[in-house]
Amino acid sequence: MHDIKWIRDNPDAFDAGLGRRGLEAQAARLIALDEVRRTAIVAVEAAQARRNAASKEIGQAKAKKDEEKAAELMAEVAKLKDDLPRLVEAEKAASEALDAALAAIPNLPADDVPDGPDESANVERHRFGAPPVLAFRPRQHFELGENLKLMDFDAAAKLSGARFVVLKGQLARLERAIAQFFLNTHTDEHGYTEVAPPLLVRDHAMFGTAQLPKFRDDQFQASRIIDPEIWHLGVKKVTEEEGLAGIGRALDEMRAQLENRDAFWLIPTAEVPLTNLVRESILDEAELPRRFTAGTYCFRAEAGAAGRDTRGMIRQHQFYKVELVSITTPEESAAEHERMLSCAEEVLRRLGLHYRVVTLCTGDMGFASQKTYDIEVWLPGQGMFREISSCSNCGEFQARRMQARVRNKDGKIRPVHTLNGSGVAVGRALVAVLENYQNEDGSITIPEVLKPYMGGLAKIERAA
RNA sequence: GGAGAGGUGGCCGAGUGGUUUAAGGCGCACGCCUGGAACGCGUGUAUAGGGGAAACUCUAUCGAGGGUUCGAAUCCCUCCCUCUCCGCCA
Repeated sequence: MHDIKWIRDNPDAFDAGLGRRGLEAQAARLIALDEVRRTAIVAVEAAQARRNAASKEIGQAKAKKDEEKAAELMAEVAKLKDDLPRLVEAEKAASEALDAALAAIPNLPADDVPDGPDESANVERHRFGAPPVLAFRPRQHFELGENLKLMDFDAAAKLSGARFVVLKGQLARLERAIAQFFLNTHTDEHGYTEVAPPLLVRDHAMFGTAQLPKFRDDQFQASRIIDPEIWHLGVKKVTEEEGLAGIGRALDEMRAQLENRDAFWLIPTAEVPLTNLVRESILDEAELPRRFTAGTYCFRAEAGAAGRDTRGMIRQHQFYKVELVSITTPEESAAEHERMLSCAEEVLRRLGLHYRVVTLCTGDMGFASQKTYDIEVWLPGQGMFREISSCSNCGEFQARRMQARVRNKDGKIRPVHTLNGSGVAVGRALVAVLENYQNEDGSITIPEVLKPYMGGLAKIERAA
């Protein structure tokens, strides 16, 4: 969410930033909406101020037993009250129009983000390691997993349809081992506080991190079934009001109850609960940075992505991910971003995986981000690099949506900066381990760092 | 799910329609006092938005949203949350 005051003062810079994302200029339109809003506020507040003053005078007149003056003032206020609802309505509509417009505009790219239309313009920053030397044709992870009889897409389809998987035996354990290894490293060595958050969240949390309103279609929703009591209440209302006029309102109320009380969203990433931990709060500067990590399942509908990566575990409706979130001051966020990237890289280094880091160009960045690094891991079976982590600095963009602020020593209050990154995606890390540590006979060598988590197991072999 | 009690500033807590411009206390900041401290005294101490060059000022916010009223922390309605007991459940 952008600061309309900043846009008012820097319309050209704002439009230039949108232009780098390939979007049209918006400043003039937003400023016009803001003018309408402020004019409406002035009208409402003038009426309210007069009403308050007159009401106070009425109280004083009554105390002095001056009934004549009181009646006079009451007549004046009564006239004001005719106008007030209309003025309030206009102000509300104007504010909502501005907020809705602002909520749909993405963050501006940082100055040092490369310009470009899509992922082809991303810039490689550095690489680690080298592809494993395999003296045979490397297989893809699903060939390996299915051959081991420990990865079952058909069974998952019977339960849940496409884009789910059932892992069994040592492969199920391997996923757990990878997650444990990541979480232990980030908590014990990188200073992150482990959090076990809710996986179901309300609208406002999804709005805070900017999955809503724009990416509604990518999310799964969890609702209770329609409560018969609500229908009963609705019917009762209509009956009591004895007319069709009641039906519309009753339906509205029922819909409001269903949407507000029963709708949860399944988190698409732990970024949502972790970042929202600081929502609606004013933190002391000395408390920052705050660093959170969580291992959670993530749920994505990804309606628009049908057809890509239909085979295997790369793109699933449900996957496990270890997430990193940092809350910092504006001054520290750029350095924190580098630190977060290196924390995510570290776990891949220890797994001995070959990867590269790319800086996303303006056209490939997410909605809330002002700068993003992707880590892409080498998959021998696919013969290409695939995203396994994405580390973003969101600046104050999410903080404004959540009202998350920091108070410095002088008492000045500003939005915090929020950062999030995968540290890293566990499902894809499992894929990477399978493809990089495969042997010609289809078995999988367990990387050294994971052995303690696998009960000392050295190799996963086909189940008997 | 049932029954009951609650939700007021950073914290505690008073407040049943108009001198409440949210009392009082604690905490915190600054000043006075002191050799230095404690005590004591004094002053200040929310957030968001609007207007203004500024000083300053106005509006909103007492869990949320509606309603009644000239005027609501206070009365009415709906919802959310917390606590206690019971039931159910992992």
